[in-house]
Amino acid sequence: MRPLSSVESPSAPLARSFYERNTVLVAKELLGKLLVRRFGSAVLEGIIVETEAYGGKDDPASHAYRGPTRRNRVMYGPPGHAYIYFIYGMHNCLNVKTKPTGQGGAVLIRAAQPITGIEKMKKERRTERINDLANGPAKLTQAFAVTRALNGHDLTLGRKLFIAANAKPEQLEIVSTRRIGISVGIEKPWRFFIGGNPFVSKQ
DNA sequence: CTAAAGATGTCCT
DNA sequence: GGACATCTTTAGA
Repeated sequence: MRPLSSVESPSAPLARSFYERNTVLVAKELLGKLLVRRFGSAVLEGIIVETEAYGGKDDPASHAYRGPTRRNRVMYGPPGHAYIYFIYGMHNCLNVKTKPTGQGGAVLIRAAQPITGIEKMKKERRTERINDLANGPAKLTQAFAVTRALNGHDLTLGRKLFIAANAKPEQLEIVSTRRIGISVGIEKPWRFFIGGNPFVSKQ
């Protein structure tokens, strides 16, 4: 019998050991998990419904492909940290670092189903359409107020940004396809989403 | 130093 | 289905 003090609360952050594994496996297992963002007095939560795995020197589509640089250094740092990059002159994208320190790997969080703080997300996104709040990597960071200021943030601390197990897990139908928006490494089926979920970017 | 592409979203036709 | 916004990073001269 475990003592009460060790029982995890519903919103306890996933441990570092969850992230320190095969990147494709982590990408699949992140589906159905709860993304939590706290800032000021606001709490924003959403269920992760779409991810993509990006490897290291084995994956030409990955920012980590050519080894560590200033931009991608988080992809070679410790697992369980947020890798947030700026793209197309205006968008931020949120990844979670996988694999042990020194090995490249991260999972791009592409879409989430809004659960908590929906009104706040509507303001951040400047739209009333719930299906349009976080059904894409840059929409998601905008809805959750995630910017490069959080690059390198430790996701295991349960503070400004973290991921938790779903309090009501369901049996999921996981669909895999080619990754979106890349020009190399397109043959790898490393995009994963929850089949039939209306908050996925593209079926 | 210069140039070109980029893990995208939005608006237009 | 296509143009375009907008700027950082990286590769190459």
